[in-house]
Amino acid sequence: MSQLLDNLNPEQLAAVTLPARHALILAGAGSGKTRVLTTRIAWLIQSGFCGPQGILAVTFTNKAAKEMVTRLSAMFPINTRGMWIGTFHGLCNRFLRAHHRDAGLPQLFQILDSGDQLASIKRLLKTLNIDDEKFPPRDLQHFINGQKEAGIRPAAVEAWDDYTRRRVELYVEYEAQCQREAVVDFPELLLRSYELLERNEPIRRHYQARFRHILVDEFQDTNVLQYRWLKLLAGGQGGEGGACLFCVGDDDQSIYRFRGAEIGNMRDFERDFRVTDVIRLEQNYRSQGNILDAANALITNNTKRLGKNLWTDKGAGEPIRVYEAFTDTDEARWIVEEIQSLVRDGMGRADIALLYRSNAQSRVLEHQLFSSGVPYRVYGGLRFFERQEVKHALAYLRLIANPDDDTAFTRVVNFPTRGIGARSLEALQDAARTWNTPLYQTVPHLSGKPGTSLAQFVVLIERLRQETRELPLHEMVDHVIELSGLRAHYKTEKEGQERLENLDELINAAANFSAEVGAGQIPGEQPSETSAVLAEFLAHASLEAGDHQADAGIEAVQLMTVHAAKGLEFDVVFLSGLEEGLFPHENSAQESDGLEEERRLMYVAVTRARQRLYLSFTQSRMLHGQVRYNLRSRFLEEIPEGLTKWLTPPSPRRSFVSEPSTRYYNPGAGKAAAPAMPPPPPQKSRDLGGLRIGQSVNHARFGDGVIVAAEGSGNDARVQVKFAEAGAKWLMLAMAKLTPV
DNA sequence: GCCCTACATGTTTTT
DNA sequence: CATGTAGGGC
Repeated sequence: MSQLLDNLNPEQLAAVTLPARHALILAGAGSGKTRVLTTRIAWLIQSGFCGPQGILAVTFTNKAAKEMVTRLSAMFPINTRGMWIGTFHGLCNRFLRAHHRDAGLPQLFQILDSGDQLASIKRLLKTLNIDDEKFPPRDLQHFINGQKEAGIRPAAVEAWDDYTRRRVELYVEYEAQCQREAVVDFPELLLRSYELLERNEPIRRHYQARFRHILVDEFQDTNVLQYRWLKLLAGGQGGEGGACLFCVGDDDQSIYRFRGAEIGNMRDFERDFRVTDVIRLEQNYRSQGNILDAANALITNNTKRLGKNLWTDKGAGEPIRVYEAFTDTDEARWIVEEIQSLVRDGMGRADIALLYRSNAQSRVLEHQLFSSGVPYRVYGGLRFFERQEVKHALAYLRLIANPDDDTAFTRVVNFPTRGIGARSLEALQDAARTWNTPLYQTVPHLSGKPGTSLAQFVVLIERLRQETRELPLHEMVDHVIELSGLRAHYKTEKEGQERLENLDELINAAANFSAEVGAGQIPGEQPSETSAVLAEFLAHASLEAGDHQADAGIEAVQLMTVHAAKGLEFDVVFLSGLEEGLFPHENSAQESDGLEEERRLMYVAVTRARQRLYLSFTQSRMLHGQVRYNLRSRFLEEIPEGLTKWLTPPSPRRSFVSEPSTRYYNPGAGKAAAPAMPPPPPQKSRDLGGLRIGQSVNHARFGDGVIVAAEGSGNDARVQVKFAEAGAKWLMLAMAKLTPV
């Protein structure tokens, strides 16, 4: 026990050993948040305040949940299975499976991930003959999820205009379709759970009595519905006999407002539960002083804060290095050279992160890393269970588990192709509407001979179900991949090798999964029904889409967006593209509080670094096929001068373009519809020494070209010339001899 | 049923 | 620029 609390700082100790009251822990970046959470759970149990079954700990990502379980198991021997530790969605899934009847769901309901949901909505619009130009499926998905995440069913939507009323009708239709097909989307998992708890008093009372301590990670990321769910589970506001809510979060790291996170929940929580225990964890164990000072200085520019100041006893450390490049390519080249030099000095590549605001920026960086032969790894992109071949295999499995799943049906009815075209599918869909049956059940109704392709498809699925009934999960998956023709299909495909490997990997995943499920079994107990294991596996596949990329072992430089970097830390961090319009992103200017969210994002980025932080920006950047000239980011100006060291001569924050984000169109590269190129600012024409943009020039080495852009002034004046032979080059006017042609 | 081209469309992302 | 998608043509 004493060991458990060793080495905690006073604030951490206070948080861990708080009496049984509601509490809000404001945990700054790198302040030992996860440690406090897990130690609190261990402390509660070891002190006898509560049994493992009285704990509910909820996180946002599977990774965080797993981390918590791992750390707990390392602290003391405990059966973590008895505890409810998981993601909001994972826990709701568990809850709904346990009470599926009361929730109005079949036991083996399937879970739609966002892709499935979109496909389902598209299909709905098609069957209802609705113009998807007028109702873009993506918008509709966003609308429906937005309502659900606010806890609003169609009947309760406030619709003042025809368009919204129409969307509400579609919301109704969509719900009906999901119910018919026995599928549940992500927000539905939460809303159903919430509604069941709200309406069913015995169940509510049961869980309110069971959970004594509810611990919430990343509380600043909760949405409206998640907070209401927590309130309900905790037994209402400050209610006696309910659970204690222990919410850990950092308002300064709230960067997911765009997907429904409601920072207001933190204030609401304080008010609703009359929280008197607010503990700030401000000692940072990650970064050197200069880095923290920069982060603190930045974030004080935000107005809506609960207030917090990070500190460290590590000393100031190195200055923050700032670099100004001419172009994005130059920036990338410099970063790669710097990385190579760091690696030569013994820095591990995996300890170096390369961060950017948007994914589009990674390409230039990747290109440079690749051509320099520096191993790198990009986070983001498709994950394992989202790959098409894996989704196809899963769709067959879903049909076996639940033939009513029309999304799965349409996905594979003709994949691999078996001669079922749009024509026969339309007929089937019409018939399904007439008979009001799922597609699968509609097939026999069709007035075709039993030998039709559709009938054969049903025979295939029935056969698969029969033949795999007794098989262990991984053999079942193997069998399905084989008999569905998927394996044969990818064997003939030119680039099918990787897909085949992924299908094998799916079989492995199934084997691992059933081994884990089996491990949780009490010896002598009947093994679970294959169908139940299958349903669990499918839920697992939807809820946990897997790692972004598999080869984590390689010593490689880590590339990712700032969002993806949240929660991670690195010895060295390069933050690139610090330009107005890019970071802060131009789209954020329109949203209220958009700039503050961008600044929080910047705060997250800066606090990823342990020892060394590089900030870089460029004078010109190629974006969407156009060269753009941006001012350097205002966030750079918000870092006190004494903390930084400029690797390039500090320049005034001026560009010859007065307005940020002004676009100059590249003659030749631009489209005809592009607005006319703005005239160069008058004071520039002098500095160009008689040259102007659009002028044809000759260079001794590069030959003939056209001036397409210019920047800087006096001795710094540069022009970009697009040469017929040599391509586009930036040239210093003072150096290059350009003669007008 | 498949391939090709024209065209639009470009933040951030987990479950 | 570059990537994805919708729709036409074979």
